[in-house]
Parts: sequence; structure tokens; C-alpha cells
Amino acid sequence: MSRIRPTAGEWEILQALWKLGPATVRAVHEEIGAGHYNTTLKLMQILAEKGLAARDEEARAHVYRAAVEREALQADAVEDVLERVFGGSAAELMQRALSRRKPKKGELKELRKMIDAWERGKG
Amino acid sequence: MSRIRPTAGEWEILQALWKLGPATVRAVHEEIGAGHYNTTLKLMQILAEKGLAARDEEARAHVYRAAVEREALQADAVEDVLERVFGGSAAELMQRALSRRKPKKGELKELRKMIDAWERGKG
DNA sequence: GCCAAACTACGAAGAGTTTCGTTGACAACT
DNA sequence: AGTTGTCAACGAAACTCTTCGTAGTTTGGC
Repeated sequence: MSRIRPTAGEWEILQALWKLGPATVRAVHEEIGAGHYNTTLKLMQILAEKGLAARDEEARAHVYRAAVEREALQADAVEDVLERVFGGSAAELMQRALSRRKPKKGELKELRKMIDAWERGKG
Repeated sequence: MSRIRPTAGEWEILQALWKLGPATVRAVHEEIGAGHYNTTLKLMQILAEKGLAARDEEARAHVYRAAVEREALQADAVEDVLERVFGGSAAELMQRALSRRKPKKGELKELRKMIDAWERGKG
């Protein structure tokens, strides 16, 4: 059960694919708005190789789509940091997360709601 | 103001140094408990080169110590993930952090306390 | 048909990371 | 003094990631 760990470049592509839905290289490249077209293409081909994206080759401009769920990958990423950087302490992670950026207005409320839900869930 | 981003191997060394305090390569290597001695040595030399660790060369077995604060590096790491993976949403990050591991008994309480403190701090 | 534009594909170059074999210095013990 | 063990240092090798030049194919306009 190996954890999926996209590189920084891959994350950027994936975020674009989740946002746009199925899209061509061109569309993703423009969404990102930086770098060489070929770099975007190459990264997307690599994502396809790795199984993180799938593509439809029917049309001349291949249509790519994310082949993994955003939520699952995010959970992997957070687990990774939690383990490697925080020794598993979610509280410590949260403390650092809030230490530099002031939470947006509703964010604290949302967090509190989440915690409530968790406690109710546990009974 | 570039963000410090240690590699996975570097994190492992740094965690050991923070835990042990100033320590020799041998001590760190045994704390980690895996891999080749020379790999540990090389990584520690690299950390020194990068300024993330400092060393005292007085003794034959050089004594290394972390040259950066754990908290600062953790904040960097979390900011990185927050930005790259979660588009800045701390709430979403927390949601994923709690999605797979059940929080320890006191963890939720601690989180709630942190949020309270934040809200009071803002007035 | 021919040319230009858009596209995929290929691969090489450069940087960074990790591993580890080898070497030479030093120390301890005999 | 010689042997053995520990250590730092160096560098090569394998690997990954990123970038981008180049080539070849397809499409559409003329």
C-alpha cells in the first residue's frame, strides 16, 4: 500500500484538471499560465504513465482527465506531512497551519463545526 | 525570502537532532536505525553545507546540532502543503488530516482550545 | 496540392537526491 | 610497531524531476 506522492509540477497539473474537468494540454497549459507548452505536455504524459491521469486519444488533441480523487490525494499528502514532519500530531500540525496566516473569517467557525461533528460521531 | 524545504532524508536527520540535541553521526545513525552509516553521514554533511545544521569539529567524532528551529521549519512545510495542495484552505487541510486517523483522545479538545485562543486573540 | 499552425512524441541536458564504495586519518589495544 | 576499528571525506553511480529543442504528424486555409 504505497502512498501516492505527486511532485510539485504534477500537483499543479492535477489541480488544473480537477478544476477544469477533462481538458486538452492546451487548456491546462493556459489555466496554469506559465512555462513552456512542452513542459506541460510532458508532465501530463508522465501523469498518464503513472496512472494519475487518463487520456482519450480519439481527437487529435488528446483529452486528459484526473484518474484519482482529489480528496484521496490530499489525504495522502497530509498524512505524509503529518508523519514525516509532525510525528503524527494533528494538533501540532494545525497549530503551525494557523501560526502564520490569519484564518479567514469563516474558517475558524468551520473548523469548530468539524470538531463538533467528530465528537458527535464518536459519541 | 525563500522557503526552506528539506528533503525527506533531511527531515529524518533533523528530527533525530531535535530529539537528541547535539549528537554525533553515530548517535543519529543509531537513532534512525536504518540505512548505511555513510548515507547518514553524507546527509548530515549536506545539512551542514545548507546551513540547516552546524557542527563542532573539535572532537574526532564531529558533533552536529540543528541550526534551525523545528517550529519554523514545520510552519514552512505546512505552508507549502497548504498552498500547493489545498489552495490555502486550512479548514480543508484539517478535514483531510482527520479523515483517516481518528484523533487521539485529547487531540480534539486541544484543537478546540487552539481555536478559542485564536478567536479571543482577534477580539 | 502546398504551406503554416497545432499537436504528439522523443530524448537529451541539467539539477538535485540518495546510496555506498573507497580512501586516508586517527585511536586503541597488544 | 602492527593490527583492528572508527571516523570524515570524496566522488561515482543510479535515480528522479524539470525543461525544452527537435522531429514528425495532422488539420485547415489558400
